[in-house]
Amino acid sequence: MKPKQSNAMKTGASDAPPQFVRRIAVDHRERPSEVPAALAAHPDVRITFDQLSLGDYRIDNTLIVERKTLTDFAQSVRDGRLFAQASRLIRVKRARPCLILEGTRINHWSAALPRTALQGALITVTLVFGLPVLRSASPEETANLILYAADQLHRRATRPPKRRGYHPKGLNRQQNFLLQTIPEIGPTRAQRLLNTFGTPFGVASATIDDLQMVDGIGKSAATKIHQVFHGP
Amino acid sequence: MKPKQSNAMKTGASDAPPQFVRRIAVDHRERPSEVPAALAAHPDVRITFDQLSLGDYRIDNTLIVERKTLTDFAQSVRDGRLFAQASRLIRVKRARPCLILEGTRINHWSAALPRTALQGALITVTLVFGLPVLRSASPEETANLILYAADQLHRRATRPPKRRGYHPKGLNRQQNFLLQTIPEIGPTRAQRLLNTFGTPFGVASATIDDLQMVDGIGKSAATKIHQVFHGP
DNA sequence: TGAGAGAGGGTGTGA
DNA sequence: TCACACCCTCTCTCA
Ligand SMILES: [Mg+2]
Ligand SMILES: [Mg+2]
Repeated sequence: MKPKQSNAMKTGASDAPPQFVRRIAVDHRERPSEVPAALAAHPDVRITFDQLSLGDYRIDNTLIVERKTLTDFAQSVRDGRLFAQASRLIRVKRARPCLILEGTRINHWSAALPRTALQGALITVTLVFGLPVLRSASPEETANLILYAADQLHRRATRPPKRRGYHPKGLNRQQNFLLQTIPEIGPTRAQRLLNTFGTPFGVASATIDDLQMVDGIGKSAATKIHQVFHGP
Repeated sequence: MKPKQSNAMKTGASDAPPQFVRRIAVDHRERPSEVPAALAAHPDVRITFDQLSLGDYRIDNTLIVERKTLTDFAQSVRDGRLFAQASRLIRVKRARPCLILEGTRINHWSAALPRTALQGALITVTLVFGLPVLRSASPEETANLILYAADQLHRRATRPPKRRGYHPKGLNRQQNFLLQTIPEIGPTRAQRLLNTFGTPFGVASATIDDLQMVDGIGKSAATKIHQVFHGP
């Protein structure tokens, strides 16, 4: 919209002055959108148009962004293109893929899916495919997101060595955690088991009947415990 | 609880009749929220309040949900709790972790961060930490998201892409995770231990010398293992 | 035969 | 999820 003062943009991307020029390859199909202009309005950003085989924006092998307006998104859900694309994106090595969903239901009302369909698709993409999804309200915000994300990821790569903390967890806590990996066993039941049988070995040695004598452990949990320790 | 909503059936979660009862463990700190009631309003859903060591909603080996209202989220960004929590969530092995951000700026105006700060935090959480984030407009929608997500994940044999190490399935997987809670034991050594001793009980019964015969297990690891199972 | 050093691998941490 | 520092383990060498 207003590609002038860089300082006017309040995004962290420009707040923290970028150390060096960020080169962004933009798919030529994105040319008609307002995002490239918004990107170029930032200082230290150089964009080049290119034909990208995957994604719409690429920043030096750290970030690949697929941008979709709500309308695009709805369309790609309907024709099933979305999931194919998502699965190609997550397969990319060496770079973090990411989907930016641009727009609100207000300005994309015509193409909007029912909200539940939208959410359903988002769940599949995010949770099942594991593809990170960000939402943006406008092309300008999309540009800011891209830059901020690129900076974050880049910072990770160029980071001074850091101190490693070590955490000597107490033994009891350790044992408690071990038992908690058993389904239906949380901190409370884990502790009760330890109180009753003394150690994880004690728990492991108990019979299903023994186990059921513990307060809060029923047949189901007792069976599970025994099964995890001894197999079916 | 107030299971009066019958109109709550608008989600895909209930559109496709669930195959079996979904048991959801809810952290007791979520009791005051409206989400549990919204969950319970669904057919075939049984919720139990429990103390969860991590996350707010847990559907057995499938999904762990951390729910945050916008207000919570803003707070946790400010005090830095967010990233610590995210990194704990991302390391959960038993199930797929996920953050649901509930609310809009409209009804959480008071606590809202500047939009850029919100986006910045979301970028870090999603892109850098790789934690899936979903957004919800209301407690009811949160409930729908949880159920739909659980169904999706359960349905898909497709496990989300590889984590480091071996990826066994079923019971063996649980046994593997159990052993991984021991210091110095990761996926690789856990699997070797299981291959050698058959079950966690077998491992627990082994002497320190027995343990050291496993490839990759030395004196230090053997001692730790024995100690966790038997105490000092 | 035992000690010690060095390499490689695995784990755990931070982001 | 990814990258990598650290430390355990194993092997090889030399006494
Ligand atoms: Mg596109
Ligand atoms: Mg919470």
